[in-house]
Amino acid sequence: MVSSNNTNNTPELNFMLYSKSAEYAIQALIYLAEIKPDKPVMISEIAEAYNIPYQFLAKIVQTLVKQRLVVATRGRNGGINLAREAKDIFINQIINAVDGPPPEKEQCVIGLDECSDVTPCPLHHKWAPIRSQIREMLSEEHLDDLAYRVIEKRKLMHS
Amino acid sequence: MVSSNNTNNTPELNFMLYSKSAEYAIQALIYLAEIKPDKPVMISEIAEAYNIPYQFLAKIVQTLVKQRLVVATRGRNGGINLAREAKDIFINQIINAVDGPPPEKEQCVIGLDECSDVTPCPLHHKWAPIRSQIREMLSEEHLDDLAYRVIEKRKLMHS
DNA sequence: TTTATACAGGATTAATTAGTCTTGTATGTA
DNA sequence: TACATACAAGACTAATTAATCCTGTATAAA
Repeated sequence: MVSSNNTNNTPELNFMLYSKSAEYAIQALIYLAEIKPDKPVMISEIAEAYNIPYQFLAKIVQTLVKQRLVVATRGRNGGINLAREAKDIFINQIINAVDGPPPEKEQCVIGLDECSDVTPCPLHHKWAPIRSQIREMLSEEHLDDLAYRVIEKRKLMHS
Repeated sequence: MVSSNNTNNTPELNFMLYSKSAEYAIQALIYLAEIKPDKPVMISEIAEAYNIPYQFLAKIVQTLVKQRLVVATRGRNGGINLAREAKDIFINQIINAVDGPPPEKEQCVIGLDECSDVTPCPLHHKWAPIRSQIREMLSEEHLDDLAYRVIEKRKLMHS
């Protein structure tokens, strides 16, 4: 999340590209891509590994199953797996699955109505290209890459 | 805000750089910069002009006064004015005033702990430069520029 | 076939953010 | 001085997002 009304104290601001739910979803799928399991992985294992509230993650996984990013196996020895190869799952697909698709018409940052290339909002010329970069980043990164880098990072941290 | 949990329906996702309160604050200050008033402008006038809930804006203005971006004049004929020249008020100052300052340590997009140039999160090399561009954009744009462009836009729309 | 296990899913609660209400206080003007 | 006006401020309500609870259903193994 970004922020808070903060009518006089001082929390913190950060840019938000997606919801907490989507963040958890991305983390969970990175975990799956990372360990390349040959059998289903329990949601509880993932939740523990990444410190995600178990029940909440279970809820999010239901969505991921419905959106066919994940397949679930029920019953004893059950768990979840990626529905397709890690290199074929991109971050924006995860985000869209959880948060819903991006808006039809791009929104103005300033919040003034009617913002387009023709009638731009006062920040349009600076914001539009940055927004494109973000969308590009999210649509180019796939789980295989991300998992690889997580593993690399671990090596760095433990050396 | 960005999104929603959306456990199966389909709202919309958008990148969030700051809270709704900060957005209203920016709009209100643009209004002041735009009309360059020689006397105080009533909060109700601004609220009406930009369709901001009056009471809510009044609350936000209190913060802006405390943070010395705005000076308020009470009583009859009262209202608010920019505390300094429009060219000396930058968007990030408004955002920081309302949402609080940015975090000491930049956060990882993915939400995995420990993210820096040395131990980067898997999206770090792509996200870090984009984030810099955003911070740069917000710290370079001042109210005078924005107000000018709003006026230009109006001309475009009514021609 | 019984049982333990693991996902499915609706209902509920908690936390945060957004917005409203009501009263107080300062101030210009009649 | 009286009064209307406009910001100040705290308490309260509403909406959204995050998280939890509890029961159901599928399934592998004893």
